[in-house]
Amino acid sequence: MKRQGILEELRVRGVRLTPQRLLILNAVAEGEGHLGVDEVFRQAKQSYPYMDIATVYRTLHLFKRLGVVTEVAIGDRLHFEIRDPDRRHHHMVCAKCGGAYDLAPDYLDGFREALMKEFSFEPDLDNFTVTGVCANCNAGPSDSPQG
Amino acid sequence: MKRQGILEELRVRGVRLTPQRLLILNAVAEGEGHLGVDEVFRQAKQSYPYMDIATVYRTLHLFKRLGVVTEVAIGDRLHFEIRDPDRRHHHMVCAKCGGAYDLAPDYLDGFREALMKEFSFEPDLDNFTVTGVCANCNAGPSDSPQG
DNA sequence: ATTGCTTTTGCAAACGGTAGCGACTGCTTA
DNA sequence: TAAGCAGTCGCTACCGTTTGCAAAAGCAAT
Repeated sequence: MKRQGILEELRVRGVRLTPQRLLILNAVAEGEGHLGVDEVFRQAKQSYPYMDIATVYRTLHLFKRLGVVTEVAIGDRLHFEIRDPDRRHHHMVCAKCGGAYDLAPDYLDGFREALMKEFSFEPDLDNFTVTGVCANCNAGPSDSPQG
Repeated sequence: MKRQGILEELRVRGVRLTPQRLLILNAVAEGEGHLGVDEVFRQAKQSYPYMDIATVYRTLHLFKRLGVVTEVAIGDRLHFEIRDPDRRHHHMVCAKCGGAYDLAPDYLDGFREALMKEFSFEPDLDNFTVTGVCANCNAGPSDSPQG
């Protein structure tokens, strides 16, 4: 399934699949998009105590560059999720409660087309996140009352 | 004109207009949206050598919170510009050449309305920036050839 | 297997940004 | 004018992230 496909693709692209990288990929996959850098680090370190935080950063950046993972900014924290081209989506993040919601890509189709048509500007919306206030917090603000 | 209006409003809101804050506001205004934190710092320090970088950060955050300045992410750098409610706009930033272009707010009106109508999610698009590849770089990539 | 070359790693130092703290400033009240 | 108080400042220590570098690992050719 998914995991194998990714590994296969990395191999084809000539990316070395070191034990460290596999552990990090695994951690991100298990975390299902909810893990930050430090959590990925701790997770991977459990299996391999020599794991270094710098390696985690380097590897996550590598994976992002390769299109294997996606970075989602939630508040001031970065979360990582496996990128599945068949399940592309954007994210809505509530600035009050910190909740994150997936958003179907077609909500931005019009925007993308307008930019391309009018400015020949090709937007990169893959890692797109829109912040705001979610329905719950708008109704009855729980985090910062009297907002 | 503009500058005076801002000062007046800050005064009314009970915000102290210290020399440091005035220098920082000035630097941002003079920079016309092209200055990063360090440049604002250096600029302000010329007039007042005791200026501290922490004060610059604190003040810029304060101004942002008060709606006086806007933060624009260009690459991994944050730029600051005076926020003029009558001239609201978003930004397009080219990932290749780093160029930044203003974008009329109505390009996102449809998006905003869809989110509010369908999810009761009230997006904060004030500091919105979309990255991508501009017309020039798409035609003849100057920065990273053979992209 | 051995050699030579490239990539990756772990460590440590450096960097950018933030937070704590004591000193100072500018109000308010007397 | 003095005392009290809140807000702000500069300094320093700190935390998360990045970079430099030498050692290790992987790969290709012999």
